[in-house]
Amino acid sequence: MSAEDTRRQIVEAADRLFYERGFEATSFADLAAAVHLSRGNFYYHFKTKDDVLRAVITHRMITTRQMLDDWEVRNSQPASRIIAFIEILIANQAKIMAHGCPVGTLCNELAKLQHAAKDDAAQLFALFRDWLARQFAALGRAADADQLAMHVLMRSQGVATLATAFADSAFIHREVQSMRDWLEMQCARKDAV
Amino acid sequence: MSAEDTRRQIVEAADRLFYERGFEATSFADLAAAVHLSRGNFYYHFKTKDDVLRAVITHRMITTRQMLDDWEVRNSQPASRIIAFIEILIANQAKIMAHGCPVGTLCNELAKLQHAAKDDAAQLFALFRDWLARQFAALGRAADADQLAMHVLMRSQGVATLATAFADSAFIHREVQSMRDWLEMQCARKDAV
DNA sequence: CATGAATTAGGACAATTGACCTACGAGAGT
DNA sequence: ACTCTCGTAGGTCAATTGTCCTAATTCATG
Repeated sequence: MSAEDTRRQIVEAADRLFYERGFEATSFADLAAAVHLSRGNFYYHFKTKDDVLRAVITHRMITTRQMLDDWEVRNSQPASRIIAFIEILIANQAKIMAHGCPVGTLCNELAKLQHAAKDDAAQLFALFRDWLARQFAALGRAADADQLAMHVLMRSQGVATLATAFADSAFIHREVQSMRDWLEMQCARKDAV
Repeated sequence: MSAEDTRRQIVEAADRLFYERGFEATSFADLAAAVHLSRGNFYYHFKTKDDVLRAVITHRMITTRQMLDDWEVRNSQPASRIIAFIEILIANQAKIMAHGCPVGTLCNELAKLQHAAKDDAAQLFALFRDWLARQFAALGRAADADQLAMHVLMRSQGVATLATAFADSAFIHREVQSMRDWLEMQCARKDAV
């Protein structure tokens, strides 16, 4: 197997483990075991744990961009695209109830650790923020597009956090419906602003 | 100094450190140093780190109850009480931007660690949830009081998470105002439901 | 087959972790 | 003055951490 393949496998395993257990709680040994490598061999591919973290964040940036592009291709209407974003709360509800939002929990952890990569992690949020803002602008709400984007992002984060604490599927569905209703109201106001 | 005083000092220091750095990232040595005790002496007061965590959660339950009681005494109107809750986002904005919500981030961390105390931490959320629900019931919304309470809790959590990621004070103020507007709308609907 | 670069394995390293033990000292009550 | 309890200090313990090194193995190419 090429070093590039191994490296990608490591990043994907680290991505999953950092999400499920957290960055700090995942050890070098955990990562090596997850891809069936000796610790020594692991070191050949990544010198430090922070290197792995940086690679994971970069990897998430790429896959997130792909996901956003995909939503844009699959939905011609901006409103439908925003709904696609909202509905990941339902599609990923099992994982969210177990481990929270991958982006939100990583940002929180790195903020507490005052880790150098915390701003890089926040860029993952910025990706969603800018994408959502573009959709709201396309809806004719260019003036407050960023504020609307932050509002949607805020609600999805709040739902994720409470879903983790209470493991309540009905709550998720209710709040997702509430976000759909809110979005419809914003669409109706598109010319009024 | 009595053992009880020392114990209380430990719990208060642990409360602060668990919030600022996270539970796992705070070591026995950190805790002992924070209250100027040797590690051996620290062991006299708390046998395990989990014991400290349980004491911190219990301590937070007590102080949270006191805070909620205080809001109830200081505000005769249920709506004013809910606003008092909402406005902790502004009062504590500096800490929230640095370390997030104390309850939300602790629940997230313990969920990832699959820690035995994760349900105890969620009880802190339940405290706010039930208190908010009582206020909404007093507003004449007994039928959906719990759902409204969860909605308010959800929004405050979302604001806290994004505030940590983006360190944006204007965003906090904007969303707090939006919550005040939402609350006023709910109050107007008190008889219509 | 031979060479050499790429990849792997298996440790070693100091530092830190949570946990535990024993000995010392201060001070109240007799 | 004596004891006895409470609180403290310092050190030990195995286990684990992130990091690093070196020797072996693979494998394509000459």
